[in-house]
Amino acid sequence: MSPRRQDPSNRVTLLNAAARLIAMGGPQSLSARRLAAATGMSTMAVYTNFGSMNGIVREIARDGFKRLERLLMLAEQTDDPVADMAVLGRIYRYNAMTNGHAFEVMFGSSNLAGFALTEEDRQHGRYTLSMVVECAQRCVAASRFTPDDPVLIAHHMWIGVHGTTMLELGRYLVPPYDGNGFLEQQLTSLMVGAGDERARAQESVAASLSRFVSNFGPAM
Amino acid sequence: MSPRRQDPSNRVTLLNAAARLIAMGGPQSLSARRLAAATGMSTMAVYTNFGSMNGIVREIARDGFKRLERLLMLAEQTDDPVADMAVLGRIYRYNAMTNGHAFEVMFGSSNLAGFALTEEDRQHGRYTLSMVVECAQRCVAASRFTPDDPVLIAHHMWIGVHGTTMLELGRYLVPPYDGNGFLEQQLTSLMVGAGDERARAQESVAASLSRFVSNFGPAM
DNA sequence: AGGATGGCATAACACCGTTACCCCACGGAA
DNA sequence: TTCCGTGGGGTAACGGTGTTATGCCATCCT
Repeated sequence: MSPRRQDPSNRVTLLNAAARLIAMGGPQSLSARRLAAATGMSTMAVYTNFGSMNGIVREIARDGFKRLERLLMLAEQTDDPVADMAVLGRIYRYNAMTNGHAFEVMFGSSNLAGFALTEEDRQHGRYTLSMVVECAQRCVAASRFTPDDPVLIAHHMWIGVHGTTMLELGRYLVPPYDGNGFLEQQLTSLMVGAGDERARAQESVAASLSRFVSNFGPAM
Repeated sequence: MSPRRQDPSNRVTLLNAAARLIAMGGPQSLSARRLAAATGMSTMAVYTNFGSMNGIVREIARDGFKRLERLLMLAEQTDDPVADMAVLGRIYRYNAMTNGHAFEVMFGSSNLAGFALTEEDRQHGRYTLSMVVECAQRCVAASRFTPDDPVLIAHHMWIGVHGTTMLELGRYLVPPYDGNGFLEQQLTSLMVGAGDERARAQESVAASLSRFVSNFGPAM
């Protein structure tokens, strides 16, 4: 069944096809012509719906941020804010692993070749961080973290977890190191670096693992 | 003066032109034809000298790693290994800022569009980390860091500094946050996260700043 | 029922990386 | 000194890319 002309669902069809192409062969394999071939439309459909190839890529990135936000919102707020923070970190990695194609577009592309994010996209990325900021605030309020700008703390948390994730995705972690074990160490280091006592940090990180597993299933 | 045929310096000429192109308009603007136009040669020169466009890009990445290694080796080993570690972090960022084009090629491209690093290149990146591993070892030996696998500690350090640098390079740090201030906080957090006492960490990080400035001039 | 709108197909343009082919500037042999 | 073989690099083409001017026609409104 060939797509009908002037069908508003063409937009969704293109987006799905783009996601599938990226998932199959990496961002490299996303092209206007392949998109056209996969959907039975012409390359023009991309331009009327998204303005440019960059446009459809940015749309995928936006969807990726939305999905991440939705997942982060599933984290409950308990009376152990440090464990809450650790859960946020685990969700971040979970999203990257199960949504790899969007993740590559969101962060693999910022500077380089072809796809460029606008300042607005970057703002959106920062906005997603607000949940982490709020959690950092609670960690400080509970006297677990050293009093400091919550935004700054959130950035440190994000860098640590994002870096770990990118290292794993980029296959820089070779045996005997693996993403799972590395994340545990990283989370503890981050909490201690932010001011938590090491023993309590380890306890909270461990608690966050069982909380995460019960909500998202066993780790990857 | 047009380049002579069969001149071994053509290789260097191409490398320089490539670096200039990337520095001017980003990795995006590096193309075989522009390279040919800039050097007065034809696109074939790229293929006889480097095999492919990927080849010349990997050469630039290799040079980048070499340069980083050379800079890291300038860091002295004192009886304050934590300060030594902080100096390594500062040098890492210094290299990224003053050698941006190579840095983008080294890390901005791993997954995406066009330029791909081989497993060998990644190994080279890991090798560069050996200096950090050695320093981590000394930090543990001096009882400043919690006893742990030095390679693991080094990865944590690298992630923290690299993440900070990428955040800055990607213009994710908007006022009132800036790369300079952020790095100070990050370095302290990293040392504390690795096991150092906060007061001593702050002292060492502060000491590392003056050491760095006296060797590399005032910060950027 | 007829006219205006605008989404999409067609086909072209300029660019990209890559390669088959060929020339000819060079180094070594006679 | 002359000749030859080698191979680096120029020419031009191939198949790909993003993008766009043009025009058709399905849809919606009057």
